[in-house]
Amino acid sequence: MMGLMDTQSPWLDDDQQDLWQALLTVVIALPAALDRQLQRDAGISNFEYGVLARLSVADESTMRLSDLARVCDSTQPRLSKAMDRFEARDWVARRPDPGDGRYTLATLTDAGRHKLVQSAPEHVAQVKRLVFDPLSAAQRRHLGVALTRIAATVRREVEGS
Amino acid sequence: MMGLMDTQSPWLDDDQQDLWQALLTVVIALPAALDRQLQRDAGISNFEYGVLARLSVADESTMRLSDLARVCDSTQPRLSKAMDRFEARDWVARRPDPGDGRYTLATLTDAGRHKLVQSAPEHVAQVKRLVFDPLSAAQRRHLGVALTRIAATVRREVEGS
DNA sequence: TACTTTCACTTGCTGAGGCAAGTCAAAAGG
DNA sequence: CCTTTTGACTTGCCTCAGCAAGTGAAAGTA
Repeated sequence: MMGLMDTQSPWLDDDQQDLWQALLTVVIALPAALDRQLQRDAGISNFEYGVLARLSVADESTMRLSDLARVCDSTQPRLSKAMDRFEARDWVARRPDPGDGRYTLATLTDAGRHKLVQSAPEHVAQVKRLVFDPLSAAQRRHLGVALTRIAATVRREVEGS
Repeated sequence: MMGLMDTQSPWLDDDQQDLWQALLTVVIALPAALDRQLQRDAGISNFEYGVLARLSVADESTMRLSDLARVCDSTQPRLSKAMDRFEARDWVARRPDPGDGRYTLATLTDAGRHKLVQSAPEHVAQVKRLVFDPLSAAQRRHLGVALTRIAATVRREVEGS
């Protein structure tokens, strides 16, 4: 199996295999590790933390649900149900967009911001331990470049198909 | 917020934020994109594909469940239930390890190997499109190095804690 | 104005995964 | 030997996510 033809052969060559295995481990085990830490220390998932964090940096702590879903790489039902959970705990308030009744605006409440701030330190520390600490500055740069390209490709796949 | 202290500050600096956002998109949206393709074309998940693929390259197409779980970054219950599904479709056979009755051996059947071979081309093409095509050879190398380090750290976290 | 289309969001149903508890086999200790 | 401990695997309960179908608001069209 000489990996001469690159995008045509239906298999990966050895170098590609190694990269692919490492990427699989990262996409499977890293979210699991983050979920365990956040669930244990804060009772929320990594996904839920990301939603709260993204809302917290939005103008007025408010976003349309559809925009929030896109930047959080979420489907609409998934976000809708997360919002149900958030509203039940008074971390987020939903209301129709006054300018266009089809949209719904989500706003982070003070309690929601408090929850985020309280959960952040241990979570950020975990991210640093697992992702940043093992890498040199140059490796972080390279990783950022490569992941940004892959992320853009995946996003294009999700949207335009 | 000058990001001078690295592992101590409870926040990420701007460069770290960019890398972290790209990594989040990859770990969330990439598995989702792979799952969609495999579910649509083969009726299995990315995780299930990985299990079958790993078994297929094992000696005698056979592994202990605990070893298989480790290399697939799976918990034991998760793998156990995947095996229930595989056995129901006759893709895998389980039997007690003759040498030590505590272990269970899983063997890929001919039907299971057939399923894998049949699913591989489109899946591998998807992986190449989303992960390899957007990168130059040098970028792939750098990505492999960084991901391998992160993967090792995450694995250590899972096992030894 | 009425009808259709489009779009944002929600709901119902089903399947998968996590955790904690249970089962069973082998080893360890008395 | 018998008991206790360890370790591998499975089971039950619950939550969460995906999909497809449903609702309701705005825009386009006759």
